[in-house]
Amino acid sequence: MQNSFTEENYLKIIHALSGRDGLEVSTNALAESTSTRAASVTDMLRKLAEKGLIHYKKYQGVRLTESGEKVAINVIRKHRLWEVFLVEKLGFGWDEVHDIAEELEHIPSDHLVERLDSFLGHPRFDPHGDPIPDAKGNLTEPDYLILTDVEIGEKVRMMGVLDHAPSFLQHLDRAGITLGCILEIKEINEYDKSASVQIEDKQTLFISLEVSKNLLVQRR
Amino acid sequence: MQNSFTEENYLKIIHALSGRDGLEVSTNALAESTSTRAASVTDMLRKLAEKGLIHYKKYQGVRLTESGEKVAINVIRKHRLWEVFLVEKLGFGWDEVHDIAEELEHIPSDHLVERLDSFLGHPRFDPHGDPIPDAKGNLTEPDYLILTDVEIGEKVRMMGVLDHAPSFLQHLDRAGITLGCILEIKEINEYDKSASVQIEDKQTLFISLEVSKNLLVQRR
DNA sequence: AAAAAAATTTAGACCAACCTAAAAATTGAT
DNA sequence: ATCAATTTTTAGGTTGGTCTAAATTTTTTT
Ligand SMILES: [Mn+2]
Ligand SMILES: [Mn+2]
Ligand SMILES: [Mn+2]
Ligand SMILES: [Mn+2]
Repeated sequence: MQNSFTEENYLKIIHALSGRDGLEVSTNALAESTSTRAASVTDMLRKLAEKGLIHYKKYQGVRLTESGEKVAINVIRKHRLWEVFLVEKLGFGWDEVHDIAEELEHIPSDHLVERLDSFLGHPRFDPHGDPIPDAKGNLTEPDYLILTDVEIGEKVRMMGVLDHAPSFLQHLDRAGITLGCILEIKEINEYDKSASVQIEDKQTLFISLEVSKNLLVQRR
Repeated sequence: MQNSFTEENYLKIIHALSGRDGLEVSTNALAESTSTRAASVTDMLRKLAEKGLIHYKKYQGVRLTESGEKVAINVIRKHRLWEVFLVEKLGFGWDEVHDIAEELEHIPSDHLVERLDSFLGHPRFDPHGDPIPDAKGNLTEPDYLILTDVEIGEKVRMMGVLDHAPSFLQHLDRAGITLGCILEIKEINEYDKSASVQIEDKQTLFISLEVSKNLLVQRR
């Protein structure tokens, strides 16, 4: 029995919401993320439980089973590989690829995914810095810092984003903040908690707290 | 209002069945091609007519409108471009790509198609020799001959296939008949109407009538 | 021109994925 | 511990795309 487009999306979202410790996900949270109503989510949860893809007890929230986890991670693998393709091969900006990948991730051919992966040179990360699961379904989240946790004077490398919204990514483009670039925190401005950040040893600019909260970085 | 996956498939199939002169297509023919029942086809035709995509009068068969033709040709463009991608970039065989392209053809981004087209170098033909419509929707079917219409002694170039079934394409692979290769009809065998054909000035082999009927070629 | 055969449409139903409104269970506050 | 607020589920309905069976129209044969 094949999983539908919609089922795959639910599984992917349950995976995202349950975080790295596989916490229980609530019906309302799913309704929010899927842009549907709680009643519709309940219907779908019954079906996914029926198929053995989630652990579900009424009123108790939901977790992925082994097999649900496998499906979810495979969808994530496809999503991120296609994003790499769109950026690296077709020249899209990192702010343009999410919605297209949201469709491509449901194309159902293992053969296709493996060939795409090798065509792309087995990339480890997608254009937003998110790790790409391997063919066996291993997904290791690197533990990056959030820019707000970095001390004044430290130099860090920009490794990823928490917010994937086009408007956020475009804002980073305008600021010259790209994946891999070096950032140095010069000071934290008392007034609005913004950070003065020097980018690639060149210009220094104000980064709002809102932005800092969404930047993943690594000490070096 | 967007067209669904299913609607696009109907339009594409109506296009294919109505041929180059835009003949009327019957309900039963569509049921056959869509692997559904005539009753289901009738339902869908009412909907497509509602949306202005087809000309449909009860019991009278169906033709595409201008706007239906545009949609159909765009789906065909996407199908064939993705097939080129799968063969040229991912290394699939020409016998493996149809089903995957059948899914990819419904990914709805004009931006994506145009970038894919230029990534592929604006190919004119797909891996089966079928012409790829341009971005404006112009589709010109080259007028090839069928191998059965070629006289003994003539040399022709192999330009395409009528049957796209994997088993047929694999049979051609085993025979060494590839797109662009030169074929010379040595004789027609009385017994089974098979043709003795010399391939690329090398080995000569028997080509059954069944196969000959499905090979498109060009005089040279 | 009638009857028979074939093609097509209508009627009535099903399933997936959604909805609203109402009922039930859980959580949290006093 | 009770009551109120919140969350979740159930009940009943809609839409898209499909089905079977029956009715209707068209085509073919006699
Ligand atoms: Mn994405
Ligand atoms: Mn991404
Ligand atoms: Mn298709
Ligand atoms: Mn093709």
